Amino acid sequence: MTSQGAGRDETPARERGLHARLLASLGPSITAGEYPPGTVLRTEELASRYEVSRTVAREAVRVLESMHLVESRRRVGVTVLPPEEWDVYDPQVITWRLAGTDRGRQLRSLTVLRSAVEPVAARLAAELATPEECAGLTEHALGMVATSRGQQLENYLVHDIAFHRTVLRASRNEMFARLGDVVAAVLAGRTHHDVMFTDPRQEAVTLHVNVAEAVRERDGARAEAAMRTITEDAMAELDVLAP
Amino acid sequence: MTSQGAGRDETPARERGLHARLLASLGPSITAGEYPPGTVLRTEELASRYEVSRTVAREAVRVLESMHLVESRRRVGVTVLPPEEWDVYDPQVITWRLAGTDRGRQLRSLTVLRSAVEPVAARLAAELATPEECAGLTEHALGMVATSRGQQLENYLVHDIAFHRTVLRASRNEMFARLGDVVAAVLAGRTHHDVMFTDPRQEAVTLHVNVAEAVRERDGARAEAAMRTITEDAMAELDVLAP
DNA sequence: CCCCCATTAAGTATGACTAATTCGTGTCCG
DNA sequence: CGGACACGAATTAGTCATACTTAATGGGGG
Repeated sequence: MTSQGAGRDETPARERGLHARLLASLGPSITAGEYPPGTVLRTEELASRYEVSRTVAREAVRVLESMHLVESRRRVGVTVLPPEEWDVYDPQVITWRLAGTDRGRQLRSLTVLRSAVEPVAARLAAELATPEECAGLTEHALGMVATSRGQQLENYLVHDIAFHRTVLRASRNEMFARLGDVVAAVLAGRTHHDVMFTDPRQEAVTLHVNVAEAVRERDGARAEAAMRTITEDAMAELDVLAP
Repeated sequence: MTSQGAGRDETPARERGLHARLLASLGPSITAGEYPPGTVLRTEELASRYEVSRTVAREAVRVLESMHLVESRRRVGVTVLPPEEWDVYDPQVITWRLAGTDRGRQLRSLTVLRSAVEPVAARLAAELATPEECAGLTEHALGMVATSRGQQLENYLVHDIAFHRTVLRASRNEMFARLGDVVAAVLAGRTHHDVMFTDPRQEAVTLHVNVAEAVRERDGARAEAAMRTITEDAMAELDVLAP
């Protein structure tokens, strides 16, 4: 009795739920361009290929369709859509693209988005931040200072992420706040994936301190300017690493 | 007899596909706060209430779950999540919220987002726009001038939307480009829903012409400044209409 | 050249079964 | 006597197989 395949898993990440596993396999494949736009998949084929029921395959396709990664039409099948159609703000799609071959382009898009959003968020934060948020900002800025030397990149990253998240949340704009996860992913990617063996630049650290100060002093213009420099540095850094 | 129910209709839009109809009913209900966070739905109950099979109900729930509007857990049911969890960038969610009771807040969030993104997009467009896009920009700006007097609001709107869409596309940033639909929805909402019986302000029209000129002359700073004034005007207008 | 019909794949429905999680109950130990 | 832990029953989502319906598409016949 060779009960084969009972535990052989094709997909590296084992999400819970069969449909989630299928999604975690199909989504990255599509965003990576493994199935070029126009490629037609059939749910029945997917079901047999992944050894799941048609029900499960259909549910995964439904989710992909809601992300505009595919389009399902009768008598035709499930057609892969071109990247222009994709919901590029969907956190799931962003994650998939950051993990795949599209990583560079995705990182560039997100960094430009940051350069637009974060300065404005900083200005709003200066107007609207609660005392607790001001304190948090200062705390994390000082944390960045403390961990900016001596190869403490992981600890530095924690403060960096928390700092930007607090600014975005303090802007009191739900759409800005939602970008916290995205910024976290970008910052984490820079530390973990890209070349960043050296300590952070002291200028960057100082700028974060400046933002915290400006917010505390309700100086919107200064907070915006400092944050703008931070995001411009991030873009410049990206151009140096991958021109 | 135009018996137009203001909220009595269970399935306002006849989407094709049962699951789409269920989604079109559940989604707006949730985003409108009709089911407060923590409310527990059961797929079986949904199936019987909407007279569809569990298969259909499950697919709709899957999509809602992918938007983080609900969370599905065994032995518990389908729990409605708080607004902070929602994928507020999902075009579907945006549409639902703009159509429901959350309209004001949603419009405000989106206008702030515009004020961050569009100026930066205008600067990038000045650097990267193709000759065709420059021509399109000029054409639509002139179209706005031509339709800015004499109660031609609908025609004006068409040019306004096309103008902003072109700027966002010309920025060569996929995430900016994706906001074209959102901006279109905001502009259309301003014309159709809000009080806007009077002709557009001539200053606004001139500013659009300025942006087009600046982009054509590759003057990023001027394009950004003009667009920033446009979006600031939009925010001011919102404050006047709904303080 | 157009219309009709056969084909195909998605969409829907149903029933049976699995699995995970919660909650209540009962027992054992302190 | 009381609390903590463990076990089991109940509940609900998850999975599967199958049969049937619907709508496009493409080809064949008039």
